[in-house]
Amino acid sequence: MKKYNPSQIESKWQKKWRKDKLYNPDMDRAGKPYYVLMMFPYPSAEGLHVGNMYPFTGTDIYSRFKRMQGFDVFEPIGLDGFGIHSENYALKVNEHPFEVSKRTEKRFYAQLTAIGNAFDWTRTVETYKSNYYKWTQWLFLQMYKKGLVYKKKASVNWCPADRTVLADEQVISGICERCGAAVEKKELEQWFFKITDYADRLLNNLDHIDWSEKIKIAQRNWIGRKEGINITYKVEGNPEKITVFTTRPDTNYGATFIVIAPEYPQALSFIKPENLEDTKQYIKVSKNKSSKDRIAEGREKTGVFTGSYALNELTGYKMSIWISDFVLMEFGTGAVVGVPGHDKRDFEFAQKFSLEVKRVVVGRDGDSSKITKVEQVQEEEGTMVNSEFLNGLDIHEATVKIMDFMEEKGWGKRVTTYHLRDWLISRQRYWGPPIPIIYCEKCGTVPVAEENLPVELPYIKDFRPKGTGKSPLASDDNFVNTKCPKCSGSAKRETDVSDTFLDSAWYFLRYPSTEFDNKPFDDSRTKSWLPVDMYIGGAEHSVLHLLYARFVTMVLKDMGKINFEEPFEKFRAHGLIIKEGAKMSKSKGNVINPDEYIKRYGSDTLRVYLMFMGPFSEGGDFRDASIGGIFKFLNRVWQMTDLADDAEQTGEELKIAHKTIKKVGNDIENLRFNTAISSLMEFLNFIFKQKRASKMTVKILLLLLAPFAPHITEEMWLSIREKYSIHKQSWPKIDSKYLEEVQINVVIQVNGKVRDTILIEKDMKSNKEIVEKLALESENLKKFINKTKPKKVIYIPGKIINFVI
RNA sequence: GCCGGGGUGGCGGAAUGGUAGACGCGAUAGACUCAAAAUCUAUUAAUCGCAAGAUCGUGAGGGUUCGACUCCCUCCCCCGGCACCA
Repeated sequence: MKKYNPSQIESKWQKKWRKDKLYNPDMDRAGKPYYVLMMFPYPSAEGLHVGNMYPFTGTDIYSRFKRMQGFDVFEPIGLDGFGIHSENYALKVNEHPFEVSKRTEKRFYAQLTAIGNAFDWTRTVETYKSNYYKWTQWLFLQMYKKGLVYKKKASVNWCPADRTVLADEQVISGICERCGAAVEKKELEQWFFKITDYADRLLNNLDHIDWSEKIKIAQRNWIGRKEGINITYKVEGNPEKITVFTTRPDTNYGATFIVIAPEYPQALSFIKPENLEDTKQYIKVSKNKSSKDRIAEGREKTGVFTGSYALNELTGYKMSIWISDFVLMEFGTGAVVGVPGHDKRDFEFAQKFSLEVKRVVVGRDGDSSKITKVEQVQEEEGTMVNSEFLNGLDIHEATVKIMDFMEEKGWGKRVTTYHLRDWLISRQRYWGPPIPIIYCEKCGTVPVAEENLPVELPYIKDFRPKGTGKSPLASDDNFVNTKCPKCSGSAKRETDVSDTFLDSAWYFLRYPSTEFDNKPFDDSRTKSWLPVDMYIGGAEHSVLHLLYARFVTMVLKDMGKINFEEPFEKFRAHGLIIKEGAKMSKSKGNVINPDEYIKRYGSDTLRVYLMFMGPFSEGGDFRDASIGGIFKFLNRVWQMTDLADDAEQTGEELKIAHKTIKKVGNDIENLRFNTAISSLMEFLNFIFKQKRASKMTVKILLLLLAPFAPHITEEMWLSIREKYSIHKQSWPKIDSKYLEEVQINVVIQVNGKVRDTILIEKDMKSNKEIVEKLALESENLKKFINKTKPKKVIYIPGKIINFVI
């Protein structure tokens, strides 16, 4: 027997598989299409690290398993190489993104080949190629046609380091998601997608899709649907009224003040002349504050009094009107009603400015005293007091009752608000699809005609972001100056490019149709292959990519272009591989390159090692200390075929083989690769203990291992003179008659403590008397129950007999 | 502060109401070898014991149960996400 030399066999098989198109399903005639997808990588470094390889391996095991189950599996791959991440990398290495993308493409694809995944290499998608982004622009035009695109001057998140605007989803605690710089506010004309029109559908559909629960929760929180009421208050001596949004109108008998956002449009009309200087100054300062400044101030309240009062018609109370930056213009109505007794934030504000605090709710603790400390502020639950007709009601009942009452009186109107905002898609950068819009002096804003797509991204030498609020494309006259599609007069192009998340919001639709140049996706292909059957990716995309992709899919459904509205039937989040407790990143210097390990042990060993580290959904800390154990395991697999003989399978062999078939199949289906591997190890240990095995047993083990270690199993499959390829074989069938034990081990307990075990015949399983009698013969049991008669004997058939004394 | 996931041998982890520590790493002893590596065999939570076996044990405390790593309550700690969202 030759030595196991992975580097020799692995590249040999990779070449052969690709040449034979082993993993390329027949796109038009597949009988059981099954689409497995892992989020495509973005090249923001020279190559992949093992943290990137990890989820691809798990995805591949799943897809190979599905293929063996008889599905026509489609497992495509591509690169999300357009956008700010790749451009920032180009800036870092000081090279033009066109050049960088060529190099990284080659390198990434070479690595993705070396890991041995069953990709269909004839259908790659690169978002930065014009045959792809042409259709990204087409998608923008469809949105435009549907009335879901608008341009608006808005106060937007501006990243001073990346010199571009960011979507709300890309700002994390006031920090740019990409570079970590503090995000500022800037007034700019920007393009938006009306994702808020789909808020309810995006929320409600979550109940019916099979996704990791934590992702669904994150999306629900991000959409942030809230039922409440808009209450309109009259302002003393002023025709203007103030409308506030609240989810807790039940506490309105305790309302003592109103606070409006500094950006509130009618703010000035409430300001009395004697308060003018202070308020103007406050508004100016707070408008310039970045979100980071606001966060740095913590919960310390600031604010100014306008001098005006609003009337609480329930109580006749004159509520002072204040301006404070804790109230956000973007949420609700930009004004809140202050109920300091039952909202911590309102209480802090009232304390700071000595405003009256009224108790209208008594909580479970029964405290009905005056509220003077923040700990007494009852927010969650309780019974109404000091609230006339609401007194004695539970707060939830009171909420309904007062909403009815206010609507009847014409003081308020029920509304639903969302945390979700419209998707800002303009970027003042170079490396992205130009937004296909033309500005004509006569005709105004005109979309580029579909037949004129793509709007090619020109090669601009100085692609650096300018920080002027304009894209580098604005400096290219050849690009900017064009003709109006309507009147043919001279016109100018939009120079912003679209957000990189638009590129990835529809790529899964492109894979089955890559050869069509005249359409983004083919109808019959889409019908048979989509939606994606199994999607795997990182939880960090819970509210970015995954929400946008769902939105785009819904829009295309509504336009009749596709017949489904959820793109991913099943989604599972994978865990992260960390190194020394931190996420792998170049700046931390803890990046592990898979190439070295592949060279030394082979990709089969690395694959099995990564999957054996822990549960796929959890990830783990990469320590190469135990990788040698996996290499040893595969070496034993290599030697195993020498132990094969032509004898029939023994009863013992059949038992463990079928038990393992069941276990491994279940585990792969649930992405529990670590326990699948350990049962394969047990199976192999059994064969080595026997020092022989029937060829059939060896075959089963190879088949079960094939999804995990595709190269070595292919090699061994041939060495036992089976037909190429193991990856075209069916998953072994379970015969449940081998799973039934003839003899069963029953544990004997006394008061729940194990004292002995007995072996009983299968047929005695359900006969309590016999089992009890057999158990009582145990010497060790006798020691513990002495001569006392047990109070009770509990028998769980085939498992445990417990004597209670 | 809120939401989510965790806390089990020296280490990665297994067991989701029924023999805690599967499987792997590491460690110790032995075999082979001039020697080392590789490989093989045995042992390996802790304590007591020659052994049979006993006691104890899954972050802490309490509860439910014949029986709890697993379910319930209170609390501590770690990781991730969100956060002045009315």
